[in-house]
Amino acid sequence: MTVDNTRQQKALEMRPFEESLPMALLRGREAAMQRFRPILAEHDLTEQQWRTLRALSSTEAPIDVGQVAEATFLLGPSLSRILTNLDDRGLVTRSTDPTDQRRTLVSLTAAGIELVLKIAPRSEAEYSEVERLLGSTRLRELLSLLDDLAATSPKHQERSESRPS
Amino acid sequence: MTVDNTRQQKALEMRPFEESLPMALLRGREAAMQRFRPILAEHDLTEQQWRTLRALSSTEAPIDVGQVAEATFLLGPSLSRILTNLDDRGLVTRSTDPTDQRRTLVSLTAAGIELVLKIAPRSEAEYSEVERLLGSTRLRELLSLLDDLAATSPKHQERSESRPS
DNA sequence: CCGAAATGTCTAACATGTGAAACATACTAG
DNA sequence: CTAGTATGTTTCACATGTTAGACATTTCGG
Repeated sequence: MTVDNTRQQKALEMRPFEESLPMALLRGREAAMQRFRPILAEHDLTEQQWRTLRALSSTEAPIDVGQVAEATFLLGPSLSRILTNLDDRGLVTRSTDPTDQRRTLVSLTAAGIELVLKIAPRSEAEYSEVERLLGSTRLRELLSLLDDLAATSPKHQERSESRPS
Repeated sequence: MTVDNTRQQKALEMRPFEESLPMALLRGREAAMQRFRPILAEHDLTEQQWRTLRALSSTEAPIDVGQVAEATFLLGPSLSRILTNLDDRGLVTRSTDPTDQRRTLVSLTAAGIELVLKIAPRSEAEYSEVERLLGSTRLRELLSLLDDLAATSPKHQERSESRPS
């Protein structure tokens, strides 16, 4: 055995768990979402279903599943199930793209549009409340820093690897 | 029909979907987690399983399931399954609290401690890389703003409602 | 003491997260 | 034109998120 009980203290020397960036992001998002979830629950919508409706409402023409996935940060399998669910509820419709039959085009139905229009104002009101509590300057700073953080992602750099040794 | 096609444009007047705070938080967290997930995957650990091990490594004495839930932001049912999984893999042990038999005490096994010690340095290295890319000042600002955001949570105010009118 | 209410944990059921693989359609080299 | 490869979506399998309810233990009121 290379591990004895005294070694456990070593783990304690890590960055304090509660203060780590991932946990802070989790706490922050939890605080924000607490405000929105009750509104969505009244309409039997999960957060992900709402993101999907919201993304579709931001576009005029139907968009394909891949574009929805990119906009909502949902993965294919999740999105596939969500769209089936929303389709069954009559909130979206799916059709094959005539110019590329691999693609499925998605758009809101009239009922879907109506639902978004009903929820949107209340969602905006909660957003304003966060802005009031945090201060609009600090909210802008936060959004800016989150963008900077997102830009540190390895994935974000796929456009600039032309510098070998 | 109270909804016609022109009404869809109304939805467009909402705060741009991609710039909303919840989406920004999601993007930021995604950027951070992309760095850590590969390390965990090498040891067949999910993010949540790692949070659990990490929380247990931060304490000397065994803690009960409720304390683990609070530290990791996991809900009871998820945590129950995660602990069963980690127990089966010999990374944690569970025992009934002798002073209150409703509680289950959890602690790392020697193998669990060893695993945390193996992963921790690489995790810290990724953390340092984020700090380097973002700048330590901006990282501190971000953590501070996230704390402020968490403090705007309705749940956070259960201690300060003594100021009527 | 004893039975009701509170507390801590787990199970059940359904939705989502995730990686791998199936499937269909489209593109491309020969 | 055809085989091979690339691309878009779905299905599969397993882990987690979430709400509701089951279950055991403890605490409290009488």
